[in-house]
Amino acid sequence: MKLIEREVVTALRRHGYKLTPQRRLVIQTVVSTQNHLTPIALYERVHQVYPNIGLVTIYRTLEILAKLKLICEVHAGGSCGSYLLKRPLEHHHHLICSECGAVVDFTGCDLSQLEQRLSLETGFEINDHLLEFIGLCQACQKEAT
Amino acid sequence: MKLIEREVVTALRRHGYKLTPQRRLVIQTVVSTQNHLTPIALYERVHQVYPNIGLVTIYRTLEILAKLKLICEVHAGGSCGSYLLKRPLEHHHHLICSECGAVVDFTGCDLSQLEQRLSLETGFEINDHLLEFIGLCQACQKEAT
DNA sequence: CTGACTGCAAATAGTTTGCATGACG
DNA sequence: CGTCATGCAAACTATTTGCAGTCAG
Repeated sequence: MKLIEREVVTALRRHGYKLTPQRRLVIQTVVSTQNHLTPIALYERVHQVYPNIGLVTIYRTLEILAKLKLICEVHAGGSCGSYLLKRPLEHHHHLICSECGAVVDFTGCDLSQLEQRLSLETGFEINDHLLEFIGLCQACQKEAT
Repeated sequence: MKLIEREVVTALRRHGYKLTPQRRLVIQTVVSTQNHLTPIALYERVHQVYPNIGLVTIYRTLEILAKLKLICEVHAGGSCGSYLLKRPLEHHHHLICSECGAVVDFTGCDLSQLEQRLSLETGFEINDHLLEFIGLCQACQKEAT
């Protein structure tokens, strides 16, 4: 079992959620996927391994994982809606390939200066932000030629 | 008629779209609203003035305005989906109040350095980005006390 | 054992499409 | 006047809810 998978499982247990085969499978799939998934896409994948699973269970599992901040949403590049993604547990942002949907996480952006300027200018008390870059990954650049 | 409204109307005509009373009303409403609106919320407002209008017309008008880049989407703070907003025509970003939905546009963020770093590190060809801040506006801060 | 979880079915919400009528330019 | 736009109804898609049976702890 991957390290991240174990972390997720532990977090679930710690919060008193039961670890069912269905949840285990959803977690495995999310953890082992590089790009973001819609609930439906996730359902289709899991369904191949465990045909009995209901789409509802996917939604409910995602809801829990989101509440525990173990996954996060993707918005940019038209992929809005409820696309989801595993997460390296610190605060981070996404770089998304508009062609294949691959997602690269990055940290180390420093928005605090901008945040402070905006705060001063507008009087807002800023709590959070959303930053995503959209482009073409190396593989898709090559294919485009 | 507001300056922005005139600009929008002109852009519509320039692209060969007809200016119907319904479209005029949608535009007026979008232009005169400070915060972002769902298609449904927009429908309800317009409907009060012009009860005959169909929700479909709202969707189709928004589609056109979006294609002409006269409006843009809001994502952050759970307001995702298709919330929309008038736009000061240059490239800009949003600062959104999570309480009342007010939106402040800002420009002058410089992400090019970060963009370049990411480009080098990942090999991505970066085309666009999405940046939004979420917080409390001054009015809502006072109310919270 | 027992409360939480699942899966089905049905309800709800949001958005899109087809088509006859009507109106802008 | 012709063509594009409107509005209704219906089709679709995405998501949520209610409920009885089942299972992890």
